[in-house]
Amino acid sequence: MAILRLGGQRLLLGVLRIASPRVLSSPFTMPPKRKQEKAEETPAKESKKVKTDEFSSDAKTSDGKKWNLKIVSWNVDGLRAWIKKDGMSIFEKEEPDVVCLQETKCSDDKLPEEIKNMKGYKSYFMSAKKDGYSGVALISKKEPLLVTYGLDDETHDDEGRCITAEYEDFYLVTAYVPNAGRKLVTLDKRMDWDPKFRKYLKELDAKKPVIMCGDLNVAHKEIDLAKPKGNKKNAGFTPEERAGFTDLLAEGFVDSFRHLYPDKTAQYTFWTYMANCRAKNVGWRLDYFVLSERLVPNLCDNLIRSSLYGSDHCPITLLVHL
Amino acid sequence: MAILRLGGQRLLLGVLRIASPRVLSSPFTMPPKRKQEKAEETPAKESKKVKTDEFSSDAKTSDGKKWNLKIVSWNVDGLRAWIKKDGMSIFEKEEPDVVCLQETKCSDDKLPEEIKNMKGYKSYFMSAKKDGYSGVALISKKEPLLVTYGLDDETHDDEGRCITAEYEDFYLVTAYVPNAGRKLVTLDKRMDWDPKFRKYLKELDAKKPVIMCGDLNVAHKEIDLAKPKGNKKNAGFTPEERAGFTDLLAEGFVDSFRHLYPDKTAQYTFWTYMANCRAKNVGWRLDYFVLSERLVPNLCDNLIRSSLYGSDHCPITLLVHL
DNA sequence: CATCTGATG
DNA sequence: CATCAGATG
Repeated sequence: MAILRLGGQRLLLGVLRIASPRVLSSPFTMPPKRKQEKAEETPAKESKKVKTDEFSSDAKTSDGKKWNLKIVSWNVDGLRAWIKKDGMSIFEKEEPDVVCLQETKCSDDKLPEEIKNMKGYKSYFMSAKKDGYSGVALISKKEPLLVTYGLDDETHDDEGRCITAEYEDFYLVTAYVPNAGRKLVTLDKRMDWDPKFRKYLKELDAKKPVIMCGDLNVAHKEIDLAKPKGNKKNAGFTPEERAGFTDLLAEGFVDSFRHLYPDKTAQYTFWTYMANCRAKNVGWRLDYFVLSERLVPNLCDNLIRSSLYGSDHCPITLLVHL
Repeated sequence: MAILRLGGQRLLLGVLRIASPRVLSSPFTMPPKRKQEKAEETPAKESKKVKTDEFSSDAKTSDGKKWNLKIVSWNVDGLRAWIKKDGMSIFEKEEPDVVCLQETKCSDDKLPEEIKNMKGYKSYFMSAKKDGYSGVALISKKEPLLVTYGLDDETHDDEGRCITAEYEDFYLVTAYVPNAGRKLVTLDKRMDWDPKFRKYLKELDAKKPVIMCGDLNVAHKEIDLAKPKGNKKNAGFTPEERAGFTDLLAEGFVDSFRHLYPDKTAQYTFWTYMANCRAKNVGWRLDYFVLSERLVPNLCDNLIRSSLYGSDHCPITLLVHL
C-alpha cells in the first residue's frame, strides 16, 4: 500500500466538483529573454486575452469518439520561478482537467497561495524532505476518490516523487523519476526506483487502468533525443535506464506519444538551458504519458507543447475519451 | 608594515599616467525596478549621453582654492551585479581621480575584464580568501607610488578589507570594516579590528596625511541614522562601535561630511533592501571620508550621491585641493 | 544556464 | 531584499 496522508485536504472522498478555471494571465508563447536581459518592464500579466485556437483539438479515438478528458504534465523546474514566468497561464490556455507538475522544489509551507487554492481545482502536493529539491503536484478539477503519496518505499518516499489520484475509472499517477546525476553518481538510486515503480504501477493496473505521467528522466530510443551518439554514458540515456523503460512497457503499458507517432523525429520535451539548446532544438523526450494497454482504444492524442516556456521542460498534453 | 603583494600590477613605482576615463554608459539615476520586474528590454547602455551638470561642482577650500582631486567611495555589494546594473557609469558621471569600492564579493579570477583594464586607470584589488565575501578595490588615474594590502594582521588580512595607495603628498586608504553581524555574532571581530585599524592609520599619518574612505559599518551619532532609538543593540549602532569611531577621531582625524555639515539630518549612504527603506529614506550613514586633521584646510566638499543606484549603498564623493 | 538553499549583510 | 556560493539538474 502506498502512504496515505490523512488530514486537511489529503483524505478525499467522493464529492465531485466541476468549475471553470480562473482566468489567469496572457499567453506566454514567446521564448523569454535570457536571464541577464530578461523580464519586460510590464509583464503581460494584466491583459486577459481570449484562449487562442492553438490549444484546441478535435482529436478522437480510433473509433471516432472525441476526447473528454485532458491531462497536462509539466516539469516546472521550481514552482515559484515558474509562476513568476507566468507558467500558470497553462490553466487558461489548456483548460485542463488535471495538471501534474514535477520538480516543484518547494516545501509545503512555501507554496504560493495561488496554486494551493486555484478556483475550480483541488491541489495535492508531495514535497521532498530536503528543501528546494524534487517535489510533485497534482491539480484536479474533479476531486479524486482518493489521493496517495509515494510508493510505500523508504528509499524514495522522502523525496516527493509520486502522487496517485484514484478516479472512478482509472488511476492517475504522476512521477518525477530520480535523475542518475552527473557522472551517474545516483544511477544506483535510479535503478533501485525502476523495478519498484514498475511493481507499483502493475499493482494499480490490476485494479483499474492506469494513466501515468511525468518526467521519467529517460529518453527511450535514439529517436527520443537529438544527440544519441554522445549520450550513451550520460544520465537519461544509459542502457540501464533505457532498459528500465522497456521493461515497464513489457508489463502491459504504452508510451502514448510513440504509439501515436512511431516515426516522428525531433520531438522533445526538455532542453538544457546551456548552450542555447532549446533554440537549436537539441533536446530530449523525457516527459511521457504511459497508459495501461487497455486504454489505447481511449487514446485521442498526446501533444508536446514546445511553444510554451516557463522551465527547461515544456508541457505535454494527453487527450482521452473515458 | 602592511602586506606588500609583489608581482603583476601590484608593485608599483612612480610613473604617472593621466588619461580621460572611458565613456562607459548612460546615466543611471533612476531607482531601478525591483528584482521581480527589473531590467528593461534594452538596457540604456548604448546611448552616450554627455555628463550632466548634476555632478559638477565649484567647491573650494575655506581659503578659496578650487578642488583638484576627486575621490569616490562606494560599497557595491557585489562587483559583478553592480556592473550589470551600470554601476561603472560612475566613471563617466564623476570623472573621478580615484574610485574606491567595498564588498566586491569577487575572487581575483572572476574579476570582469572591464574593471581590471579600465582605460586611463590602474586597478588594485584585495579579495577575501572566502569566495564571494568582502573584498575591496582601488582604481586610480594616477599610478600610486606604492600600493599595499591589508593591515599586516593575521586576523583580518584574509578578508580583503583594506588597500592603501601612497601618493606624493598623502596616503589613500580604503576599508571595508567588519560588520558586527545579526545578533552581534561578529562584534568581537569588529572590536578587534577597530584599535588595529586606528593604529595603522596613525602610523601612516605620522609619515604623510591620510585620506581614509569606505564602509566603516557604523553610524556615529543619532543624527547618522533614521532610527537611532531602535538600533542601539544592532550592528552598526552599538555603543562599542560608536566609541571606536569616536576614538579614531580623537587620534587626530576628521569625519569630513560631519565637519562640513554638522547639523544636516537625513543624510544616509545605506538603506537595507528590505521594507522599501530607500524610498522612505530609512537609512544609515555608514560610508565616510576620514581625513588627517591637517587636511581640513584642503577640504572642499563631501557629497552624498543618493541619486545613484547600483547597490544598497550610494556613492560618496570627496573634493579636495592638494 | 537555470532552479533552489544557506551564509551574509 | 539583495549579493554570493554550492548543490542539483
